[in-house]
Amino acid sequence: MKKERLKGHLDLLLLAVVSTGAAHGYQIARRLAQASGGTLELPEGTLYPALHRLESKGLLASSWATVGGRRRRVYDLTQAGREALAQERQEWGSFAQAVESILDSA
Amino acid sequence: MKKERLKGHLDLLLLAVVSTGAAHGYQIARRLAQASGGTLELPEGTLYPALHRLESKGLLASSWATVGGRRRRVYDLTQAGREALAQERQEWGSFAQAVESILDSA
DNA sequence: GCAGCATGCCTCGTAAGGCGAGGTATAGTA
DNA sequence: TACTATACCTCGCCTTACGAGGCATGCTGC
Repeated sequence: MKKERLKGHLDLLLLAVVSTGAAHGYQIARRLAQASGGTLELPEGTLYPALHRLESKGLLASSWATVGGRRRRVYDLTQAGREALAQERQEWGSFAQAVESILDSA
Repeated sequence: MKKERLKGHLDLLLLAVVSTGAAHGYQIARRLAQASGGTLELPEGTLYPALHRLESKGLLASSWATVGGRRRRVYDLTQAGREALAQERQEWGSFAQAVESILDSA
């Protein structure tokens, strides 16, 4: 999979995954990999900065938890995050449709 | 439309459009806008560098033509370009499917 | 004639963002 | 003791889309 494919779509993906329930970083990565059948396996150098970005934009909120001696940062959607997700979903829809129509006409 | 959405998918789009027949830059942009129903209107600062990139990668070949006093650079797919297009198509397919399955599960 | 617009091409600099590499720490298992 | 999985982080590189700017031709309307 070409690397840059994700660019611009990562926020949508992360928001969507977290919308199924609060989760910490590792867990988000696993959900993503699992739900995509292994296609979307994102490296940590991608995941964590993206999560921080979303939090600083106010779309995610985090809190620390310690489970079995390991600390985790648990993320959840904010209201703004839910709205952003809806927006992103819509934009993905029209983008994907546009690409498909190019491919169909070719 | 968020800007970065295109990132990583532009090559696919350009290759696909040119695969319907040799075309010059402006024409490619118009075909793209038309076939996508106006969703994909790319600025020249995006288009021309991308075309040059594809040519330097050997996926497109260009030649100059003069029509009605205006010069045009006409692009066509190379064999490598056709192969790259097939590859890109496939990758788009699995990417789009992966995204859809995330969205479905959310 | 001249303004304005569509056609048609180009380049430069900027900014964003994904990722590889590297670092840290805990817990369980062989 | 060593390796693996869990779990987090940051730094710097690199690619790439795009805005702004520039140049030239031909047609239409005033």
